[in-house]
Amino acid sequence: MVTQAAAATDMEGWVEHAAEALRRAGHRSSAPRMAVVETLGRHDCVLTAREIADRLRSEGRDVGVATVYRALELLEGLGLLHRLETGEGPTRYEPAHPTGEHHHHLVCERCGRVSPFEDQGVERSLGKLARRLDFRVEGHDVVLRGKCVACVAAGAATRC
Amino acid sequence: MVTQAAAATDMEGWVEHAAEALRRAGHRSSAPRMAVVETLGRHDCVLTAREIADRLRSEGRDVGVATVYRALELLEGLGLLHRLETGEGPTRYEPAHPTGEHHHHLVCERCGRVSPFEDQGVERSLGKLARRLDFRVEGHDVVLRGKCVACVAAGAATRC
DNA sequence: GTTCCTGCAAAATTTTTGCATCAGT
DNA sequence: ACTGATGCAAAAATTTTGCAGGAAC
Repeated sequence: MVTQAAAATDMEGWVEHAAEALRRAGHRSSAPRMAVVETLGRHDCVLTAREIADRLRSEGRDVGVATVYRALELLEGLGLLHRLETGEGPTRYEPAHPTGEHHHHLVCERCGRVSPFEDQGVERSLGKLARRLDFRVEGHDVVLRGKCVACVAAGAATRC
Repeated sequence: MVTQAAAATDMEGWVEHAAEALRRAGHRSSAPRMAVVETLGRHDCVLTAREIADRLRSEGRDVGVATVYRALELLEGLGLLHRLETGEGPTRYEPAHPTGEHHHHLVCERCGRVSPFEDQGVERSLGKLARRLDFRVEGHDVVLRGKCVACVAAGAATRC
């Protein structure tokens, strides 16, 4: 079954989970760091480092770009974030839920929009595959490239 | 020379295929451009733009970095290349075979090594999924992240 | 009071672009 | 010849790093 992005996976919960994981790993819950965590938690979709910094600035909570990058690096190292490279633009990040629940992405090659999808069939196939490989699989990313409906409709004439 | 059938699957064949596709699309087979194509064709595995430029320089065939990037962009646009972003380091490229045959990648998060794999089960699942999505799927990438056997062994010894 | 973290700015990387010149068709 | 492609070098875009000062524990 194809579900439209498990939107309601409690993001509030993820923020708390992240704070707890940071604490347990001996890291401080500083204001700038938590600002990054909260920004990620408020948007279940992918965000770039710049987007996070910009959103924080527009909220009046200025956080240096370097701090954003350092926070992202730390969070990813703790398995709290998933990193997504679309081949267009900078790296994007999104919360990784402790349940292991996750989604993958559709990337429109025309307008660059990224949208999530889930599919149990693909997950099952990847699970079976992982057991057969001579490699310790710890995660996977699936990116479907193509054109979103809006861009298909727009055709090659206009931009999305 | 290889036969037509074999040409579709080998790298020699891919170089010819690429040259033909360029010509048919109205592009010139200039020496620098073909040098990039040949370098990609000689290495079935992924290469970065810098690696291509470096290999060419060490062969005495100097090609400017800009030309390498422009060639890669053109080839990717013609569907002759697959682009791979591992999350570590620059974008990598590899030949896309006209048969549609393709593989995916295992990326070791410890040593950064990238190795290919194929799996029909995953391909089938993705095919079925593509038919159900409200999106025109034109391609897909699957990346399995984890640790290669060498790094698992090293990690066991040194507490990775 | 330590020690880790932040912000700034500079540097390192990767990729793109402008433009005069050159080469493929 | 015509037109696209190249090379250089400068710029843009993204990410990393050094270091002095500041905040969390």
